[in-house]
Amino acid sequence: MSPWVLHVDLDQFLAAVEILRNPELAGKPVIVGGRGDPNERAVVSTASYEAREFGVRSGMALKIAMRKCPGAILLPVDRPVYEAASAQVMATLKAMPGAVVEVLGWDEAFVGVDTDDPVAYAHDIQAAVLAATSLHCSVGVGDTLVRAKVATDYGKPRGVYVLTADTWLDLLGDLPTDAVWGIGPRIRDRLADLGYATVRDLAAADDEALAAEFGPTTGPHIGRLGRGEGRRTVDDTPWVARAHGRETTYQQDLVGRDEVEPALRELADAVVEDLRREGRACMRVHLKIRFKPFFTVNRSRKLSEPTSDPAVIAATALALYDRLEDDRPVRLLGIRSEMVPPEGGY
DNA sequence: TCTGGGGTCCTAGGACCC
DNA sequence: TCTGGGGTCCTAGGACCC
Repeated sequence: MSPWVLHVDLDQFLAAVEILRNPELAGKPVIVGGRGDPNERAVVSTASYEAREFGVRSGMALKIAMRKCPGAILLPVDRPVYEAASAQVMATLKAMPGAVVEVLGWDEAFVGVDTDDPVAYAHDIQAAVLAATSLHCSVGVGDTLVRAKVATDYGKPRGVYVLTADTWLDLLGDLPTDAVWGIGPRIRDRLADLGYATVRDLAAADDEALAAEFGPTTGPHIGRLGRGEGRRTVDDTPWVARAHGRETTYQQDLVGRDEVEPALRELADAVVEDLRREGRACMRVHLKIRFKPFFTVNRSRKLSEPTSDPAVIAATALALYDRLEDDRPVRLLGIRSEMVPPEGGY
């Protein structure tokens, strides 16, 4: 028996759930995003495999997606339904013998297990999830969390893929560094400037050079990612949120303080709903603004004392806006409230 | 051409204190 | 007159993820 990490990822999750409640959608190009209005400022949350064949990807603007795939069926995001399906999937994983489950999002989780045959266990997971929910998933098997996570993509759809220290560089060595989970386009470009273009280059990089560029913690961390190293143990400690936020993209840009102020009040009210539900107070307010020429600003302020009063949160956000002294049209506003940590910390 | 909404974590640098 | 080194707290902002 040895310890393994499995990464379970539902296939085309939102689209699959929509197909379950409307079987006529099966085999058709389905796009889930926004409020289901193709003319709205919104993005694709999930596209079915049929829609992906037209080049539709999650994160893509709906307008562009519908242009690429004019015949697609566009559906609004229906959170409660996906949350319920997700809960069923996670409960199924937690019921697997010997499983330690770390939930990553609606549609994915790490499963830690001691076994001689992780591939058979992965197939057992797929069968159990299918039986309980009629949903298909892919499973990555690895000796670290990073390797399991990266493996899943190679198992999609409905497959199982094993990736360990022995096969890491064979599979990824020649790829650009952002093929690794945790390395995005910015880090990839900075690494390339340093002479580390591929995962193989990064795997051989020395910590000192990486620390000099990215800092003493992040530098060596990036090096470990390049080697597929890092955490090996799945942690099922229940999640405690650090913050809650609400943001809105306005279909028509807000112009001037007079339009910004009521919008901030609405966001503050919504944020406070989350605080009340958890019974925790806000200790720091973050304001996020996206201006019309596409760029984003974040500002934050610590409160003199914790509060759950929406008026205080709105006023703090407005003060942060005023301090910007920038009256360009606003297309997105967000307020995030950092909460007082629970007794004993996180 | 068009780019959501929900999060987490890390770092740089200034203010302030001893 | 010149001016150390360490520490903490705070804000701004970068980067990543689903």
